[in-house]
Amino acid sequence: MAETNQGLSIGQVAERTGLSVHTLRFYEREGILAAPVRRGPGGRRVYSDGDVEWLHLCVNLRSAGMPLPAIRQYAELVRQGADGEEHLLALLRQHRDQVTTEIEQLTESLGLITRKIGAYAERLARGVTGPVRCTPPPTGRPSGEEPRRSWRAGPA
Amino acid sequence: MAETNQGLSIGQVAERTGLSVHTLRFYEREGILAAPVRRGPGGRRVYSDGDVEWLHLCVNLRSAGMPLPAIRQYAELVRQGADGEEHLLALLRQHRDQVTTEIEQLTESLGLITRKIGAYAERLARGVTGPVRCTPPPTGRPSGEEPRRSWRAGPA
DNA sequence: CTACGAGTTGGAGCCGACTCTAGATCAAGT
DNA sequence: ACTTGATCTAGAGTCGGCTCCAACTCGTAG
Repeated sequence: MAETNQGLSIGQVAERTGLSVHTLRFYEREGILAAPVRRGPGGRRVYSDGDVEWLHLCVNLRSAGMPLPAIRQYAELVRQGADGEEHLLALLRQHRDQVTTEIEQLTESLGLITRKIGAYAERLARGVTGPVRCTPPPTGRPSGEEPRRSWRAGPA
Repeated sequence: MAETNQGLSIGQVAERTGLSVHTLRFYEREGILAAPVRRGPGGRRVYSDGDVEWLHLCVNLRSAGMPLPAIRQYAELVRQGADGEEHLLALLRQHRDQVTTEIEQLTESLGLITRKIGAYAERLARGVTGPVRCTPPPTGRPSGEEPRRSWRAGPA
């Protein structure tokens, strides 16, 4: 396990990050990587452990719904080193809040669907038929509410 | 409050669902609506309260990450009435599970990012500089883990 | 030397979910 | 009658995030 191998091929990295080789190249083109990937003889990408770690983080951020532009921004800040650290911290905090509200949203959704399941299951059990009155007590949002434009991160 | 108005225009529905008129027409074309929308003189759409309720549900499902094909399927089952109820219930349960694991995922992500924030904040506080060792104790996922292919619902 | 498999590049294509355009029609107000 | 503004239809365009292709280069094994 102490095998801190110095240099992985794109295929190997694909394996251990769960991303496809296509996606890895794509991310690189998109400036998602914190540092430019080293190239071995023949121009082949040689990924360091740091790269892989970074990619794991990216996968995490992605699966938390962070769009590529935001990740790129993050990467840029990391590249800048100390200069961007404040900003970087702010970005992370924003992301955290984003995820938090996302979780709240989903939890709410979960409640709704669970109620619906309950209603349907009961109806089925007693053989009743007809449409189910589904929405819970009116949430009191008459209008003027935006449909939740996820994220937002300045253009590259 | 007792104003159970019989028939809303597309614009009014857009207002109270948060969807754009474009999207409303789009959804209709896509077979997302449980019942065909009535048309008034001049061929204009006249939405019933039931339609609006249904749309609210759709908005909810969407924001919980359910893709349109799955919602269409749902709508089809509702159209079939009693015949599809078992299936419908199954679909809802699947969705619930989906959302549940999604929440788990996000919660995990949240933990990671929170740890990172802690690390960065501390470093900044004490003026240290340099890259942060970010991944938490190796999660023990050496490879062979799919990158989480969300949903899946049969083709239209 | 040759063949093969894994890499490389740039660019095209695809999918989901909207989003917008154009041109016609309609309903109401002045 | 005319204008304004909401709707209508059909279809094209956009955007994010991949996904795949063609054509070429390596390194190694036979």
